[in-house]
Amino acid sequence: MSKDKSAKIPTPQPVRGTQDMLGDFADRFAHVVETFERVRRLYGYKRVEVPVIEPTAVFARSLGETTDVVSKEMYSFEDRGGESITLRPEFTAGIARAYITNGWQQFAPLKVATHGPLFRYERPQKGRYRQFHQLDAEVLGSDSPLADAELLVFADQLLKDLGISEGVTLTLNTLGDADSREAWRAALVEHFMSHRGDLSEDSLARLDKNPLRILDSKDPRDRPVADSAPDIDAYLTGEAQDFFGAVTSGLDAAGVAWQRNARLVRGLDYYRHTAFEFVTDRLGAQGTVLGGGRYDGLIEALGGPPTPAVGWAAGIERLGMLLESTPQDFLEFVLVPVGGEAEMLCLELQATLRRKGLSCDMGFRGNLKKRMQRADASGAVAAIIIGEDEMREGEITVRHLASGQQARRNLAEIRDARAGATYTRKLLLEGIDGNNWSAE
RNA sequence: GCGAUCAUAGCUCAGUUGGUUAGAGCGCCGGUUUGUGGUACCGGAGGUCGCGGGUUCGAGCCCCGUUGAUCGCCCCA
Repeated sequence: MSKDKSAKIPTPQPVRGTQDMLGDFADRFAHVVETFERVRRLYGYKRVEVPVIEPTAVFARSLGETTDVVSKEMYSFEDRGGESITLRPEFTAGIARAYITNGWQQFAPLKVATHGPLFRYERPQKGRYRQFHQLDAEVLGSDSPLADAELLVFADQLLKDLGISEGVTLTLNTLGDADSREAWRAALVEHFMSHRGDLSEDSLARLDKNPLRILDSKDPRDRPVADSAPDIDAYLTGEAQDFFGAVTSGLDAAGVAWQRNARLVRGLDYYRHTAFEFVTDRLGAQGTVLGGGRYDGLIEALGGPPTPAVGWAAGIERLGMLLESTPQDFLEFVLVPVGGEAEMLCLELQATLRRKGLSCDMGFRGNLKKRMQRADASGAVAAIIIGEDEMREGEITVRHLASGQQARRNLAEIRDARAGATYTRKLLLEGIDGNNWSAE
């Protein structure tokens, strides 16, 4: 409020690609997380917490040193001891590291779930921030296709309970076991090499680095070559086919709809067998709302024992954008004191109601009119008005804001410690809110 | 890392070919109503037009630089 503008202190800018949330966006975010936490308990997935920072090697090894993902797109820095630290760009590698270093093999098969912030050093664009947030579920130490199936049923129920399964499709593919995958990869490279003259410059570069990625190139010049490339099916071993069949049978048994997408790939070598994405047509280019797969090679790549594992992750912000309506926090009651003495009484009553389990609030300042305005704007069910008249008679005035009806109540009855939340609510609202309380 | 677009009040935005004192809606504060919200009317506060330089008699508008944002490319674990 200083008038001396020359002395103005410059406000630091937020870090690029980070965001602050309040109101609608924050409510959506919280609703997604709460729903996830509820569903994850239904499936017996234990809550796990892992660090936000890890030695860079955790992610560098899991992602493969060759990719420029590691060199260019991780949020890495040196700490004061000179060690290279990375802000986690995903959950899976950190959980895999924790599995090894804590000896969680003893709990295998281990079903865990977590959520929190992740970081990638990328140029921000629509739906892609440097700090973003994901839900994550993993099953470690199980080579059963039933684990894949259960994980997918979990994901399916999450999306349904969030009310965003409309227009969302589960697309599924298998990358086979290590042998299948190698044979297919060799066939793909051969196919692309023989058509290299028709490929875009980008895809020619991919041919060396990551040939599988050519399959979902956006460049129209690549489409004919990519579309005519061989599917993995011809290269699947019998075991790989059986595994995939067991996953899809499990989905059918649980009543989860799915679609085969033979073009769905994972670039990294440790992925095996199942790869999946829940995709929507409602978000433009970024159509994936939840994705994952089986990564039987990862824990070994981190120096652990050969351990099969499967998991998925989903962007919280993206799920929040898809929510039909905004679930809002609202207060049941707003206390409105008239005069300084009433303020203390309201403070006491407010604490009493809250201890009973009724949500309520009270403004810090303003006259009656102002406080009523705020009460109305807050979306509260009713205002509780206490002034000199009420105090003299040991009563309070309850005004139902939607109907405008109000009534006097006996303060002692409301305060009575024997009355719980439900009964107290009835005492306050009966007769003025239009509900038939006697039916309770 | 590359490209395009943009930056005016707390928010969303107008601002003519460069020309007086930069506007609107919403929000905020106050009043009409000293114990009653939503509607209405009246009034008020709030801006170095992102920042720095240049051209000009004169710049919110034109030029250069810079910072930031948005959208796309690369990448997508």
